[in-house]
Amino acid sequence: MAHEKVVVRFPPSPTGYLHIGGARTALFNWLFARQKGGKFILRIEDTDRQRSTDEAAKAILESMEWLGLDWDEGPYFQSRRYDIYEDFIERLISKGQAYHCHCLPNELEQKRKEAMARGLKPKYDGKCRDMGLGPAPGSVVRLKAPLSGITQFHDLIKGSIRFDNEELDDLVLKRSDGSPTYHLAVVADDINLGITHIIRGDDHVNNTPRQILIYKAIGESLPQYAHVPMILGPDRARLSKRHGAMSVLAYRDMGYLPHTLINSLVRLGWSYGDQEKFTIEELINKFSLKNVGKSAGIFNTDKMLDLNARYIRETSNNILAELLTPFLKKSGFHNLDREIVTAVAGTLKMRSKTIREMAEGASFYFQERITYEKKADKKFLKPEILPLLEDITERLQKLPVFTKDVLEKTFVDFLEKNEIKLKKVAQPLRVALTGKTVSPGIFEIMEVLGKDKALDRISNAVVHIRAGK
RNA sequence: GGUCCCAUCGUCUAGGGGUAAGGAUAUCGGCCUCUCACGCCGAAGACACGGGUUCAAUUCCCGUUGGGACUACCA
Repeated sequence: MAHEKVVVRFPPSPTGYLHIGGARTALFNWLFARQKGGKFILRIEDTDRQRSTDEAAKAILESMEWLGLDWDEGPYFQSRRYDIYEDFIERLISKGQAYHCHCLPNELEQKRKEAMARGLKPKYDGKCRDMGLGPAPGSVVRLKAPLSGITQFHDLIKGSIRFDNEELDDLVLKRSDGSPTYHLAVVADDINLGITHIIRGDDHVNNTPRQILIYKAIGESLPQYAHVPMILGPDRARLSKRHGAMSVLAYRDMGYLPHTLINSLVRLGWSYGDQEKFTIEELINKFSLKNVGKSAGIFNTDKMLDLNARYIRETSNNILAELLTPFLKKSGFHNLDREIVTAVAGTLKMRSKTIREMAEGASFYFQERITYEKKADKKFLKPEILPLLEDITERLQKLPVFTKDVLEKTFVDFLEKNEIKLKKVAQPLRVALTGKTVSPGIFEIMEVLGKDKALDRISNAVVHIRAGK
């Protein structure tokens, strides 16, 4: 007992993509398991055959993999474990803890409405509870729940929580089509898989006493519960599609690093003093349920953007090139030279908050023919800088090597001779080279572009200016 | 409606009977500068309200308000 091995699980239902709330729950479970040297099990809860899809299941696995949350067992699919539930239900029935119920859905719906109308609790009235009925077409199996008393448990995050059993009713365990309901399947599986700790969203707090009742009915000891506060949208409402991108994969596609998402998610609800950035190793060491807060939080990407920018800056150019390549391809740039992409990433990493942004900022490097932004053209490509452009062109042409340092020296001479500041030519040159007013430093750009391309672009600008636009 | 949970800057949070209530991000101002960023400096910004308990409450207790969740043959 004292040295019981920790076994936790993450049980998404494949009715949609993995959203950030689910991802955080998975992360907390994963961290807990890794820290305790325990087991992390992935279980797909697909007992709702109508709403579950294979694509969703695949997207969830892909999300988990992208985040680096590897599981030790599974994925188990509940739809393939019906014999376990069947057996479980039979045991409950034979123990007299569950019974067949012949009430019709519409009849129950009717009763519920009436009860609501009279201001009563809309719970099952227990009509079939003591009738000793057998199975029949269209019948269900219900738990014979206690009519009085209290059910309480100690939540690792929220402390002691108690419920009056009168609030609960005889919940359905087996549907009329023979499939298990959520509560039954969860408990049967958690027992079957030896789950010791259930870390889940606090939207399940109210489900907990129902599930505890099933544990008690079957005579099994309870796991430990830890209910993590929910993540809400900016309007403080439960997360949903209308809050925009909530899917883990969407963040990948927006150019976030998986580590950024992990770090942001863990800090939403959990804290470790004033520390904001954590490596995975640190998280595994430092995570604790004790430091998980009790109140719901709003998912705000401002802070995550900043974190992403920091992580990008810390990532090697090589890895950035690897991450950047798919985004460049999506922009239509193919036959990319790895060395160039690496250099490009190096010039952009200080000013990119996402990899997507980096790709956008990189496009001028790869375009055959750049186009000038209208305002940039008008403001900087003016006839009066023609002499300067011609002068610098001549100097650049003579250079045997085209590196940042050499370029810088060349410009120092050029500026001195002309008695001007870099400021005067930097912007026109930037526009000539990139078409834009915002870019990495002009020397780095020229080095990456190479002598031919750089000179080519400058001479194009000269022609463009002469043509009077 | 009933039940359960929650409440510190806009947001994420630290803290905790006596604090200048700390950090991060976002915002604004300044410096740096070839643009944009980065970096640095600075500003503004919070204990929901009302009662207790106490020499002293933002902190403990109760209530109010507000928010969230659950209340299915969904998970």
